Amino acid sequence: MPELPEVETSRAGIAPHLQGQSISRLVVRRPRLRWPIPADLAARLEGQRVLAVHRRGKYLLIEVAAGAALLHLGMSGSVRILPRGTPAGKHDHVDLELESGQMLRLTDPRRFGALLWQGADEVHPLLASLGPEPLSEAFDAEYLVRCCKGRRGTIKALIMDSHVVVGVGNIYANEALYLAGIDPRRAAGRIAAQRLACLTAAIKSVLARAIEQGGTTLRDFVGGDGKPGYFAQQLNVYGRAGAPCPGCGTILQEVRLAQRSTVYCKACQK
DNA sequence: CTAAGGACCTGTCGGC
DNA sequence: TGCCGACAGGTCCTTA
Repeated sequence: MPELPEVETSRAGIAPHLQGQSISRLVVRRPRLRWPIPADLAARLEGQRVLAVHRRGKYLLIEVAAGAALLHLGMSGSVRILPRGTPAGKHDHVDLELESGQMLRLTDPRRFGALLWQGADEVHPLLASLGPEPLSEAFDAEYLVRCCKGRRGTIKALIMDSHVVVGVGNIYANEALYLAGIDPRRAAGRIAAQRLACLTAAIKSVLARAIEQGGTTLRDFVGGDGKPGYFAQQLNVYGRAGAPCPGCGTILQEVRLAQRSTVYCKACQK
């Protein structure tokens, strides 16, 4: 479910409910996610006050004085604020209970998500090698050009690589390449710098707009406050194979790149 | 080092 | 109606 806009929407939804609250209890119902939830996580969090809820890439960081709980939503994860004591369903893994009487509940049917611990003076290995935030100044045309230099793999795979830039998943990679007029199958190292500058701008613009709209509603996605996102209405290519290109009317093509569904307009994207 | 493919899970949908 | 395979928002790890 979640790409960067969905994770940011979740962060904004849950942060006001968590910030400043003391954690009264961590209930781990099903510890098996992508990696097991650390057995000592409850002891680290209970009694601590939440200082802030930050986001790095697609990770949420629930920060307390001693460190942070790292939360990744994987493909199917979601978080919700609920009254404490709400009956748990089959895929509800964890409840973070707060003194307010509310709790943060993590649900993740496919279990590709993760809940880990990072001490205050360390950077978790999973975060250590991440690329820049796409909406930051560090991610600019010059940087992307440098990343593409000599790369023979496809441009789509490159922008989806979290070591290059974080937060660009399959939906927004398709959309950004459409906006920039670049064929997703092109070798990254064979695209002119000026066109990569367009792509940089397209990535920023599509992500920023999606965040404004509260993310993209796909199947069961809801943000932290339970409101669905509205970006789906603005998708140009993702999920539209066989339909006409919004720009020129040519039928949109679908191919598989790196095992991911890839939709593009053969007339508009070169 | 790069690039490609498999792996991890469950739910849903379309086709027969 | 029922079963079976294909596919889904991610990304780490292994292999070549």
